Amino acid sequence: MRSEKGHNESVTIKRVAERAGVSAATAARAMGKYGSVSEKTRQRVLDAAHALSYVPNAIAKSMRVQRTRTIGVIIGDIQAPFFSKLAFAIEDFANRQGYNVLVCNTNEKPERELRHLQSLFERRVDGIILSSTQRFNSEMSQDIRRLYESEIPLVTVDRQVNGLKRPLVQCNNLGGSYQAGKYLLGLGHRNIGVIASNQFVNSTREREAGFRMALAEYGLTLRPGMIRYCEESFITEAGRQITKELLDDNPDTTALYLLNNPLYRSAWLELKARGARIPEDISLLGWGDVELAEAWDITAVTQPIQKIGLRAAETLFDMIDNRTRHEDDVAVFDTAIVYRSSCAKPRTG
Amino acid sequence: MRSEKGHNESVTIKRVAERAGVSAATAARAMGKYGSVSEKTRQRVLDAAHALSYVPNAIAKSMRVQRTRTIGVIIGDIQAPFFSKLAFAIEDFANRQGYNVLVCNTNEKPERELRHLQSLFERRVDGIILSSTQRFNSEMSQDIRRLYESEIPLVTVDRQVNGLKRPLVQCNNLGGSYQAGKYLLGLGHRNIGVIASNQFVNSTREREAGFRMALAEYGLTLRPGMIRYCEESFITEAGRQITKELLDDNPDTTALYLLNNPLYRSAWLELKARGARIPEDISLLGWGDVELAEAWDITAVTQPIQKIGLRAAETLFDMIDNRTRHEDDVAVFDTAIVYRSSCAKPRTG
DNA sequence: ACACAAAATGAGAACGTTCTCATTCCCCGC
DNA sequence: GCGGGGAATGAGAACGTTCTCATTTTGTGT
Repeated sequence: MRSEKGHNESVTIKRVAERAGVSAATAARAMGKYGSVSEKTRQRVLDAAHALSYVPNAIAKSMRVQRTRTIGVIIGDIQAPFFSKLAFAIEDFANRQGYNVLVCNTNEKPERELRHLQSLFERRVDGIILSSTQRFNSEMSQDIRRLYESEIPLVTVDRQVNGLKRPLVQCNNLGGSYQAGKYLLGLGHRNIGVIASNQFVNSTREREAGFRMALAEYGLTLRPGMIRYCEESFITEAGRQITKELLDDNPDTTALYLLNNPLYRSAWLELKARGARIPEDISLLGWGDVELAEAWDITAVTQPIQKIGLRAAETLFDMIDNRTRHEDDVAVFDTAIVYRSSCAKPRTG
Repeated sequence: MRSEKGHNESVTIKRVAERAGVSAATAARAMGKYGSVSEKTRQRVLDAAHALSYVPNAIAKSMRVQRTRTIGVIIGDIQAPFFSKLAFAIEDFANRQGYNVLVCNTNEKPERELRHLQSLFERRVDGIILSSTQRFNSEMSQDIRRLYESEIPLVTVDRQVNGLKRPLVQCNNLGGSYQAGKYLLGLGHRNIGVIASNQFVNSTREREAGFRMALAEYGLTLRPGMIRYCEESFITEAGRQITKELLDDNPDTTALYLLNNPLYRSAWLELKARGARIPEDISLLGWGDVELAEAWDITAVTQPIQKIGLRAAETLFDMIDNRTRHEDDVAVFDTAIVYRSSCAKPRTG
């Protein structure tokens, strides 16, 4: 009773049809969900397909129906917890819709983003979710602008692309940072050092602005020298060096506010190295509730990543399925502060 | 000097050819890297393509050349540090070869693995890297066996699929675990509790076996009750409960050995909750050098994930490019112990 | 000026589907 | 028995490439 092997060398719908004694058209109808076929022939076709181990060719199908059931996700680095959670949420949703996901890491390099974008266009993906690496103020190249503004459904996430009329899903960087600032100020801190990596992306800019708003409410401004940017963001040592410089130059600093989550390790190591106790000697507050923050019991601003990913996917699929545009949609999700033990009143009342 | 818009509604190579005043065949030659065209016409074609914003259709190309320049990666959960690092390494390598990667999360569910596999086959990916969820002893379904054993290049990674003649890349679970066991035994521990999640995958089995080997060398065996399995692996609480039970039932336990990295948090929380000091009251050693291990200064067995991913990708592309089989290739990478402060001699000499 | 090889080009098939349109089949009512 | 109508089926085009094969053009040596 063994099914004949029918060497898998390309078993097409035509072969299935042949075996079932019908035309290719009928075979297609039997397996697809359109047109009408008699129950008898449907069964014959299905049997033939099974006997031949028929695997429909999605490429040919895409060719014909002009639809790939594939989306692309362009992110900085899948290893970063933020992006891996985001990608997971998106992939999960897409799967439910019968879609597959091409994951593209840019490593924060604009030229890689361009290459990936180009590639996704060539592959005719049905939609793209993009966390752009474009710098907030630099002129976009003609090439990339052309791709961004093409007809293909595209949702930007986490980082806004200046002047681009496409939906955006992000968290409330401004408000969240304002809230964080108020919290530290409310505890009595007046000399708060700020450290940022990834200086040029919009989200970082917004967080800085939010913090300045909080300061302004207390009649303060962010003294130059009290905010430092670390370009080589992913290298722990660079961030640590920046932290060291800030603290050395400003010995009166009573709190440290980290604008990006790769900085936890940098700051922690430097503080430990100089024997600073947290929060007795210095308070520490970071952006992003990653594992390290929990492990070290650091108070952190947390973002609802799952929701962000879900919303981005929902929006994208609405654009795909219903040909909607959502041109100026901006979905902003609130952040929250996870209070832990790393923040207290400053040493000198 | 603006280029005419040429509404993007499907600008094909035929349109480009038309504009350049040549046939489609010539246009294809001009842009491809085969055949010969005069420099003059090549330039005309390239100009036309640029003016029309021509984006080659990779679907049509795949259809014709029977090759998609896409690979699929099937993993448990991209959110897990191990898998996200693995996926990154693979994607990076694939990119260099001009390939894109479809990332598929199974959430450790065999039925999802099957669905994804089916989907990848339909999409005619050129190859698959698979971290299987198949249980080591369960009978594989006919469906999945058929897919596993199809002609398409497939490399298994991290977890062996029993009886499958396909290349495997993994780390030395047996040796690494043996080494870890010897280390704890060498320190003087004789009552070592072992906790595992993911009981049914091969890698866990091997680690357990390695540890038993080490015990055997000291003339000991693993007392039942001193090893506990946690099925609901990804829930911190479940792992913690298991830990609690083990310690409650065996108060003489002087060291805890964690076979899978999701368990760090579980064990840590439980130990802290019962006021146990590490390593004074109890030593702790875990598998997988994840961030948490570093943050908590826990001694850990570390695996060269990048290398594993790279090797898997290299093998796969060799199979793709050179039609090699590598049927019984097994690449085993050595693990190492990262010594930290969590292990010491047992309380009672 | 002629022959001949090499270079350049074009026509058209093929890849595996889906789906329109036309045709055939079947059943039913009168 | 016949007409009509809906269900079932088949033929064939189209999707956008690449690449083979045949043909035309170009160039070169005598």
